[in-house]
Order: sequence, then C-alpha cells, then structure tokens
Amino acid sequence: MASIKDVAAKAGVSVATVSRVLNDHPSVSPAARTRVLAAVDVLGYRRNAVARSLRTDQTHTLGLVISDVLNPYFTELARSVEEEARALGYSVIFGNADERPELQDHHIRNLLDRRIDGLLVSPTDGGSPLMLDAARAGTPMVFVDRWIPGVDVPVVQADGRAAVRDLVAHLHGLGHRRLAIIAGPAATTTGRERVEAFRAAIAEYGLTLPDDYIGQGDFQAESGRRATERFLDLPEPPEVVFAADNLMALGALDAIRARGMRVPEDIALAAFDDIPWFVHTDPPITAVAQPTGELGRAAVRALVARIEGRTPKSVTLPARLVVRRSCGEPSPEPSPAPATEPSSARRSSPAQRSKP
Amino acid sequence: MASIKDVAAKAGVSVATVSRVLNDHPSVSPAARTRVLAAVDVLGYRRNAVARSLRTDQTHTLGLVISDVLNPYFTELARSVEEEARALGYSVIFGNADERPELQDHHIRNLLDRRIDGLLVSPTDGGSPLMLDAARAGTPMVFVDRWIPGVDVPVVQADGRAAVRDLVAHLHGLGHRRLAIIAGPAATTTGRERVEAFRAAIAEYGLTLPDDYIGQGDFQAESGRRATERFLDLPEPPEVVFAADNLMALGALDAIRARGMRVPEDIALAAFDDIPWFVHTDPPITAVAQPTGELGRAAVRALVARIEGRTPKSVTLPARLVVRRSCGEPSPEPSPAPATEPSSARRSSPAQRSKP
DNA sequence: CTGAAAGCGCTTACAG
DNA sequence: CTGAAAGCGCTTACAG
Repeated sequence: MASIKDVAAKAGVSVATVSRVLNDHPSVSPAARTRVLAAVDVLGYRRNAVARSLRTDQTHTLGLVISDVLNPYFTELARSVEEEARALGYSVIFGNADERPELQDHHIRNLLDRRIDGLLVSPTDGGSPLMLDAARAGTPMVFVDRWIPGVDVPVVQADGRAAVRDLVAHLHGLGHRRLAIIAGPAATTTGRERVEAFRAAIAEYGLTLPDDYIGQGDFQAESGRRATERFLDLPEPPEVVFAADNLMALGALDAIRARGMRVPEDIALAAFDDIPWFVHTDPPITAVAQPTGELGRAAVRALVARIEGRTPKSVTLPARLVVRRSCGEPSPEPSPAPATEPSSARRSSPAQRSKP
Repeated sequence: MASIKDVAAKAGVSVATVSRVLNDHPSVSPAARTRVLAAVDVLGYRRNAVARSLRTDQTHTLGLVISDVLNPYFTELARSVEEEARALGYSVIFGNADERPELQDHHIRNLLDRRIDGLLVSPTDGGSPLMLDAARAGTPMVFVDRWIPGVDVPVVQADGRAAVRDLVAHLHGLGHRRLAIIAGPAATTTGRERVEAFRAAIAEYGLTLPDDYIGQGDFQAESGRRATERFLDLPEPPEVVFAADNLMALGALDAIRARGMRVPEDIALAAFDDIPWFVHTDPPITAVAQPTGELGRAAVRALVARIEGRTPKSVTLPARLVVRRSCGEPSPEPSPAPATEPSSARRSSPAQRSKP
C-alpha cells in the first residue's frame, strides 16, 4: 500500500506538503496541491488512519456497548447511533455484552485499548470497577437507556412513567384488577424503574402489586417464559402480564400458548418497548414505545459534545402508550360506526396514543 | 494515560524488556518480569493498540459490511460473526449499508483506511469498482450470504434450493396452483437465486411462474407491501405469496391486512428466512430457515484462514423448510388423534422439518 | 509557501 | 537475558 512518502516522491514535494494538502491546510500553493492530488490519484493512495490516530491522539471512533444486539430495541438504538455518528464524522465499534457483565468488561477494555474517543454504554449491571475507573479517569462517556447511579456521566434515556400510568389507566378501564409484571434485572436502572412506575400507577387506583405478581426476569425471552409459567401456576393468576421488555413479552406469549391459553381471552399481555412485529403478532400487542432513534441520536450528540470539551446535559425523552389488541380492547372490525375508515388503520398505527 | 516508557521507568528496565514481558517473549528473567508486571499494575497501564497496530501492521480487526442491520437475519449473522471473531482474538467493526451501494462504499473505504485485517461483505449490489479493486489488491475478503460472480473471493452461503423445492411440494400438496414470489433486487445473488429456485421447483409440477406473479422488491418491508398490493389488484390474484426475505413478508402481511383480507383463508404467505417472531405472528408463518449462526461462524473462520495465509474453500450449508400455519396447513388443535401431545408443541418448533 | 526534523507508542532485529 | 536504536506512517511547530 502506498504511503505518504510515495506520494511525496511522485509529486516532487516533501511529506509535510502532502500532509498539508490532505488536511486542507491553507498554506499550500495551488501548483503543489495539484501535483499532490494527481500523485494521490495515480497511486490510489489512502491515508493510514492508524498512523494518523497515533500522531493526533484521536481515532474518530466511538465505542458502543449494548446489552443485547438481538433485542430489536437495541438493534434500532445501535443503528441510529451509527447514523448520527457517521453524520458527525465518527465511526462506531459495537460491543455486545449479551447481558453478561464479564463480556461487558471485555468490550470496554478492548475499546479503551483501541483508544476510542468516547464511550456509549447501556450498562448490564451496577457498574464494574473497570467502568467506574474509566468514568473517573475522564474517558468521555455517556449512558444510554440504562445508567449507573452515583457516577458523574450524562444519561440519555426515556421516561416511561407517564406511559406506564396511561397503560394502567387503560387496563383498569378495561376492567382488569389483578396486574402482574415481569421485571428486568434489579441491577439495571430500567429493571427497577419500570417496576416502580407500574407499582406507583397501580397504587393510584387503590390496588397493590403483590410479590407473587412480580416475576424476576433478565430481559431475555426465556426468563419471560419462566416468569409467566409461575404466574399461571398461582392459585389466583393475574389477569394481565406486563413484560418489561419485548423479548420477555415474546417468552410470555410462548408460555401462554404452550398451555393452550389465548391472549387476551384467557390472559392479557402488554410490553415495554414497541417493535414492528408487535403489529403482526396474534394478537397485536399493546406496548409502551420509546423514541429509540431519537435516544440514539441524542446520545451521540451528547458524547461528541463531551469529546469536544463541552459539558452536555442529560436528556430524558417521554415514552408513549400504543394501544392494540392484547389487553382485551374491543375489536374494531364488527363495529358499524366508523364505516368510512379502512379496517386496520386505527388499531395498528404506531402513532396512536391513548388519552386516558 | 501511562505509556510503555512510564512502565519501564517505574520497573527500572528498558522499554524493550517491558515489551517482551507484554508479549510473553521467552527471554526475560523472572525478576524483570515480576518488576514489570508490578509496574503495570501500579500504573494501571494498558497497551496502546493503535501504536502496536502501526508497528506490526496488524489491527486484529475484521470489517463486516452488511446490507441492513434492522433485518433480524443480518442481526443474527452479525452477532455470530462477532462471537466467532472474539473467540479467535479479533474485534469486528460493523458497517450498515442499508441496501445503498454508496453507503456500502463509504464503509468499505472507512474500513480499509482503518487497516482492518480482513473484510466480510454481503454485497448490496453487483460490486462497485472500489470493492472489486480491494479484492484484486489482495485484501483478505470473504463474501457471506450474497456474493459477486467473477470475483475470486470465497463465499459462505446457504443453499435454499432443496428447501424451496420442499416448500413448493408442500404448497402443491395443499392444493395451491397460482404461486407468486416477491423477489429481492436482481443485483444481488440471493435476489436472483431465490426466484430461480422457486421457478425451477414450480416447473417440476408442470406449472409456470408468470411475470405478473414476480414482484420486484428490495428486501425491505415497504417493497413487500407494494408488490403484494399489485398482486391483489390482478384480475386473477395468486393463491400464495412467497416473500424472498422476512421483511418483505412483514410488508406483505401489512398489505393483506390493510385490505381486510386474512392469511391463509384469503391468501397464503410463506417467507425466506426464519425469525423468532414468525412463531407468534397471526398466523405463524411457514418459512425457509437458514443456518444463520453457522454461516457467520464459518465466514469468520474462512476469513481468518485467508488472513493467516491459507486458502479457504467456499462453504455452502443447506437451508430447511419450517412448516407452520400461513399456507392453509390443517389446524392441529381440533384434531382428536394425537391427544397425548401438548397443544402447541408440534406446529411451532423451529426444528421441525417437512419431509415431502 | 515549503521542508527538515521531532515525536506519537509501540516492536524487533542487532549487538553484547 | 538486556538495552540502544531504528522505524511503522503520519502531523506539526519551527525556521526559512
């Protein structure tokens, strides 16, 4: 591969001049610039980003450590992060922690060794010494979705409390009283917050959330299945299961089907996180939707601000309720009233918002 | 951040010795090793991978350029690629081409500039000059899933022909005669191959695939929707729509629902690529499943072999048919015969394989 | 406007 | 077993 030296030789100038041309430095004569550009072209020269990074101490690379790529929520988050990063001139290296703290540490270590300019993390746990050290050492860092209390790092997240309150109002309005939740790991903020939001909303109706109605999940499908089976084995099973993420909702659906039961006739189901497939499950699933793309973009903007020496604020964006058919909502089809409307437009639009 | 110099100073040795300890070079005295390790520990030293890469001309990084991360098939592929790469001591930088050739080129350029050791590509198109040049220039490279004819690069892919033949046999057995396909872009191998496999299988039954029954899609949901609408507008619409990937199947479902029609009563639907959600759509979708994880792992192994100077062979793994309920398959529930079996176990198992 | 030179943080023959 | 030194491919004051 041609190096800057080859270009300099071919253009008859010094490597310094070549470098200036490459970096759009103003003090280069038009003649020199032309010759350098011609040489670059002939040689098919491409600047070595590794050498440049070593010299400038900047890699123009962001690290993103997420908990589980296979979770469509995180896939979409990763996608928007990459898009915004690209728009700002950064590449991103992903690390998939697979909800395993050791793997998360592996990726953080790897990313740090590669001297990424900044780190975006959705922590799998309460924070390893490694991550805490990195934050303290001043590595530009931003938390997305999940965060670690007591660490001075900006957080970009969705606030699901209003939407969860909307959901509970919706469920209560449909006549449901026995509400259960499949929670995420207590070591994560989202694991705790969603349960608390649910409990608080339920309390507003004078209801309680008994311990039996709190299933302990880990944000993966299998744990949703197990928690649901336990609910169904209860002497008095819940009327509604609220899964704290989309994968656990998938597991819950599996478990319910495996018993030969039906949603929502035998038991209702709602989920935190909305994904395109929820429109097409049987039945379509009522869910709390996060502004995922906007979260990813805001996180990148905050991180780049930190890298550039500014001190970005945390960002909190509201989630919203999307009502579909999994909680016993009245079927829109046989309804004779709104005859002008195409049959499926109302119930499956992701833009729909409940107003309790 | 502490550098190797700091470690050397603290340990009272030369940087050469520190480097040897770090690289497990045999000729280091136990005493020196101990002092170096202690210094590393005290300083919290971490080797600068950028500097190391510049010196050794190896980044231990693989580039993976895929067509669309949001497609669950590619998400899973990416995940298995990262896992196998990690097992072999490599990191991977992802580039999402979003089915756009210019974006694909952007990523390839970026990856090449970063001096990745090897490139894994699932080409979005017939191959840009950039990609062709890279292949010719000897960049270690492997194609996964999609490939480019006439380029001397190993290919790791699934062969769907047998499974598509199984599918057509299945459809024919259910009484369907008017079969349509939503194809992927003709610029991709998978876009062409799946149509050809379908056409060939249909021919075995003395049937044909009229042009009207070939919808032109781009592997994205929206194109599946449009193609399906066109099918439904035909004077004689097809009895079955076979979508050449899972996202177009999603779009097809949307379009069918939007007309107030039902699957499979009004029209049957099958898809290439199987994903966990297909078990829970309404109805569960009959699909051709690729051995996705194994493809990703095999691709990484082939690429690393190439990087290490060996000359790996192409790998082709068989896909298989997974029968569910979207093609008018008889419902298993009311069947009195297999009373011993739990109600949903049979029809939704991803391991199930049709034997026509 | 231009070039010689130092230096980023490593690794690795070479000599001892 | 160990260290001095060269060099990977760049960038950037510094001097002219």
